[in-house]
Amino acid sequence: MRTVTSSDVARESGVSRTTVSYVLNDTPGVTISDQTRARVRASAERLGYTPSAAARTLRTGRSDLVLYVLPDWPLGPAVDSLLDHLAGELAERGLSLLVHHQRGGRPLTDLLRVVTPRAVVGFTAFPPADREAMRRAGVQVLGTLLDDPGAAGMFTTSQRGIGRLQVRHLCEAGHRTLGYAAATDPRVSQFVELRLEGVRAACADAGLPAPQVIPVEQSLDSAVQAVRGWRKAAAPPTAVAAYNDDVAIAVLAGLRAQGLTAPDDLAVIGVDDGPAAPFTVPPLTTVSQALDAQARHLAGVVVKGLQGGEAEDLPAWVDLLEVVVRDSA
Amino acid sequence: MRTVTSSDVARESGVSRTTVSYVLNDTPGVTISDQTRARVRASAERLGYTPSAAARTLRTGRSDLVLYVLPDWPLGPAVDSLLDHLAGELAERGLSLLVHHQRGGRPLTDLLRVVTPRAVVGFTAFPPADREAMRRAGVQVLGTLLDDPGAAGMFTTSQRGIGRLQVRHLCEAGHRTLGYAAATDPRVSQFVELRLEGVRAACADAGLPAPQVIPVEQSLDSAVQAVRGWRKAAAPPTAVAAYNDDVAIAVLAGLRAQGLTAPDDLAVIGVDDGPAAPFTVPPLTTVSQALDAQARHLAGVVVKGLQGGEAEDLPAWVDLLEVVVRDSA
DNA sequence: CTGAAAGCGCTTACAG
DNA sequence: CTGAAAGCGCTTACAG
Repeated sequence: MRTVTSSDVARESGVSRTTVSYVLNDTPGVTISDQTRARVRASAERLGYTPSAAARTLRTGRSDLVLYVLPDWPLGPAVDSLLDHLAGELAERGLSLLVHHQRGGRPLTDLLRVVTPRAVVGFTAFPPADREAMRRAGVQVLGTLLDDPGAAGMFTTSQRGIGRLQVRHLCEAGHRTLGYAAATDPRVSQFVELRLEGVRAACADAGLPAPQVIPVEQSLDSAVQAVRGWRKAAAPPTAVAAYNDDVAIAVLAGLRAQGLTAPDDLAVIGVDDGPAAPFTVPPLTTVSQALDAQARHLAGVVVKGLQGGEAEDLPAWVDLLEVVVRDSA
Repeated sequence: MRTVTSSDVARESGVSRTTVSYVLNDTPGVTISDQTRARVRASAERLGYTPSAAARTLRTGRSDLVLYVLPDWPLGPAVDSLLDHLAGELAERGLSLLVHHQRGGRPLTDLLRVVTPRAVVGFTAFPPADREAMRRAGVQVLGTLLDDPGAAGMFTTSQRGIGRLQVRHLCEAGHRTLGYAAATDPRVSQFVELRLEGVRAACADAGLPAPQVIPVEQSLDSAVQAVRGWRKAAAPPTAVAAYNDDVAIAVLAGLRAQGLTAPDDLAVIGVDDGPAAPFTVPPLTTVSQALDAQARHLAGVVVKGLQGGEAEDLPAWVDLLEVVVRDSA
């Protein structure tokens, strides 16, 4: 089955391919009778004509595709809304968003053999080799959601800020000795490190001892062990900051299993404010990332970047982190 | 900054573009001295040459891109692993996977203006107009994860089967009057309907009265109302099947808030076996979808479809649903 | 064994 | 107001 091309439409409607192109693209500055326009549109419709993306991209030298590169670890529902928002914002500007789930460390250049995006937006920082390859292929490299001091003018949110905020809340509640419940999934280790750095820095700033870090797996056993670990420490922490809600929920279960309760025996604070947070026992205090607002901001940054804006023109980043206070801490 | 083309590489290495193409694509059946090959590769490397995806696609008439179209509602972490797996499987065959989050109901044809995929895989069924447009653009339409009786030979998992399985488990535990806790998010209504259909059908088959459906939002208030609703019904259900774990978790909280407990006052069964399920109070009985295995299967179907396999050749679908029994039902 | 040439389907100066 | 022609960068018969 041969694909329908603009020549077919031209023949059908008795005009040249030039005219077909003008009509279908609403090219400004050309005067074509309404009658002709209607005829062309009707033919295109009847034949089911879809212009070739490859030919258009090759000819114009630019595509209307923006690629969002996601890491290969689990991201949680918040990222979906970020994507939705970004896609909507880009669509208004005639751009389409496609997402690449980075997998197995295959270099990004493999992807460039398959698509020619106008720009690539990163959730995490790109390796220098990839960045250079994209630049050379004429692709704009647009940003990252991770702390990335090396990437000037890029979009960054503060993983460290999340850790700091957890400590601040715990301090304000009177805690002076803290523990940290780390996640064990190797795919998120980068984030664990960054958040933990924030926790350590905030402890140091506040004159508290360094947090006692215990990794906890998603099992009751592991959580019970972790709770025991903290309680039999030389200076047992009175509160624990968890990598995220999932880890916090496990710790909560570990406490209950030993007849202990939060926050009296051990306060617990999570990160994400996910769907289960209001319903844990006790309800979970957690850091909300306000990803909706972040998404709006990211969209702005991307759009501005696409218009050739420089680092200085980019809207300043507002940190939208917020502690949702419930009962666990 | 001009983009590097194969002409540049040819000039650098003193050969024709033909030879560059042969070398860089490892075209079989041509004999080129190792020395020449090395020279071409070195030039390409030095210049940072990335072949134009657009030109290659235009010329060969086929691309190595597979598009996975996801709906715009929240999908949960299981889908990530499905995507990862599919991407890996496709990569082994030289194909790249890109994901499109369907947004705001914009027609898929808009996407075809931007990319030329070899095939499009759907998570849900495509509207007939889109399907036809893709077919005409020469794109293979490859499947859907949703019950879709109209789509012969497509990949489908059984949303209805999930509902049936919940009922079977509840029946085996001795329950004879059931309730259903529906989700309210309009984006998942399609799934709610399908799962509920399965619940209804299974109830009818078992000679049980129709389930009493109450929508529950992700708030304690709504959950409390729902629990009251079931308890003051003419024939109060002794067990509730929930749309998913999130809804089940809310119902559990609604019970606790009234001093009731599962399963004695009301048994509760979820769907997903998400990270919080083992840690709820009481631990949640839920249906696991074994998405890893499903992903492997989907990958097989897609690959077979790409090779031109017909419906009959496709591997038979094995339902991998399974009840993870904990305490709540 | 290697190169000149055609052509994929489009857009866009340019000529009429 | 509309059309003929060039050319985007590649691959691949075909000729030498």
